[in-house]
Amino acid sequence: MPAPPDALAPRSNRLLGALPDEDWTRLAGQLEFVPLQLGQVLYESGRPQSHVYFPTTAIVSLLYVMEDGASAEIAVVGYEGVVGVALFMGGETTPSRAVVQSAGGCYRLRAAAIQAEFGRYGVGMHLLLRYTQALLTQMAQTAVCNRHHLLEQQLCRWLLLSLDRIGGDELVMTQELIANMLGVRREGVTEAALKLQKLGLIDYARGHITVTDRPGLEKRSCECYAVVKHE
Amino acid sequence: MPAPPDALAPRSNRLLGALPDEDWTRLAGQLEFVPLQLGQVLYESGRPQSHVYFPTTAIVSLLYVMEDGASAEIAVVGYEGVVGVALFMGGETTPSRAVVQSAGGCYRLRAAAIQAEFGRYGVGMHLLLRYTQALLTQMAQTAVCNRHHLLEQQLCRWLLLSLDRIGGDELVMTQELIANMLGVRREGVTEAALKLQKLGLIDYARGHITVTDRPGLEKRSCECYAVVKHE
DNA sequence: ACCCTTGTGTGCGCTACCGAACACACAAAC
DNA sequence: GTTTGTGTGTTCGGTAGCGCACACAAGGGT
Repeated sequence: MPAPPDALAPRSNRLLGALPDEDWTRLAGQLEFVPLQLGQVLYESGRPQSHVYFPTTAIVSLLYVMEDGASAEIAVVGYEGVVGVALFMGGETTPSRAVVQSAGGCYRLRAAAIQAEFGRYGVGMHLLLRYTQALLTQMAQTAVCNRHHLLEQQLCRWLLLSLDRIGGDELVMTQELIANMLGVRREGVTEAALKLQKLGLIDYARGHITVTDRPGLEKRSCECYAVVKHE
Repeated sequence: MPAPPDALAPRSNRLLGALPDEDWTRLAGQLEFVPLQLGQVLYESGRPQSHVYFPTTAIVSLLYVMEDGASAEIAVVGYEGVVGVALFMGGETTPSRAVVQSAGGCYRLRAAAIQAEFGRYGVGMHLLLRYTQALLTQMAQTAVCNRHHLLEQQLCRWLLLSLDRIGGDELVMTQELIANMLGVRREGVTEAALKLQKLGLIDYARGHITVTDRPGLEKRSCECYAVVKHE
């Protein structure tokens, strides 16, 4: 296990951290620290994107929002990745909205800068591409999980994914928000959370969820979590 | 609208077709024509991939298969794209299986060849990246569609997506197979198909589906189709 | 002509989830 | 202390889709 992320250390982000010193020094000066707040929207769907974001302690959800307002999370990005792959992949826009799911630190880079770095065709580019591939995998997993798994299992998976991207075992997150992410009713989340609490796996109160039995949670989760974690 | 695809013309594939002559002549000799048959598996999930495939008249489904055998389609690739993006994105494997959904022509390229082309950092690379971005969008759409839309709407969308990749209005496809792709029960497809037939939108018999009212089908489909088509 | 496989229609009970409405409890604000 | 909002628990009817079982019909092969 690598060191836990530190909000202010840009290289806590795994992608930035994996850069060779040479590339890193070139980029370091252009990075801008931005503290992200819960609920903040980094990108609106269909709008041009001005920066890419490298989270350190923050967690960002990629939500797909439909015309009628219904939404679903298609991927989660934490310190292991970057938000805004479309910028270097060549698309002008993405159809998804990027929302901060957990407040924390983050470094951003202007579109021109990331494109320049990408255009060097060096280690940075390959890191970004590999991450994009991982993102593809995560999205595939999400799609199939939406289709086949029970709400309770998805909740387990979601909690675990969030936990992995935080140092600690407490999430600041209401059931309402979770429901939004998962694309289900809030009542459904309440029901599932109650069950998990009765089983002694989690503990929560008014927007604070504490995981008390991580292995137990992993057991109740669907296979999706194990697969994503492996990667 | 561009010319309809021709099985034996490699440049019927939009990606190959968009290459500048210079790049094209370099690749042309390395392309190998392979006729694809219904149900043929190009990649098994988790296995190393030896080629990338550029369909001309064939259609390939990317299926995610779970441990218990349940599956769901996460994307469809026809003459507009390429199967096997992981090869140049830097992943060794994909967690999905690639299955031929509609028999037809296809050109393939060895892993080393596509990687070499990609490594030239030229137009070819950028085309592949842009396509990968489009694939991301398609997968996001699929995920959210799985979550929120009715089986009937998904069936409409699926038929339309398939139709777009074929010249003509008839699909050779059993309800059983469709159910597999959509990750639902066969009976559910039967029910939805019956309804569409009663509405006079489609006509089918033993593995042959004919779309008789395309605009009507588009109307009954979910917004997902319109979005993907736009791209 | 015959099987026999393959594709399609149908019925039935069941479960997960939805939609909506409402009760309650805790916390911060007045 | 009271108010107001926000987060959570509960109920109830409705429905989409599941799992299973079976009936039926259209070919294809021998």
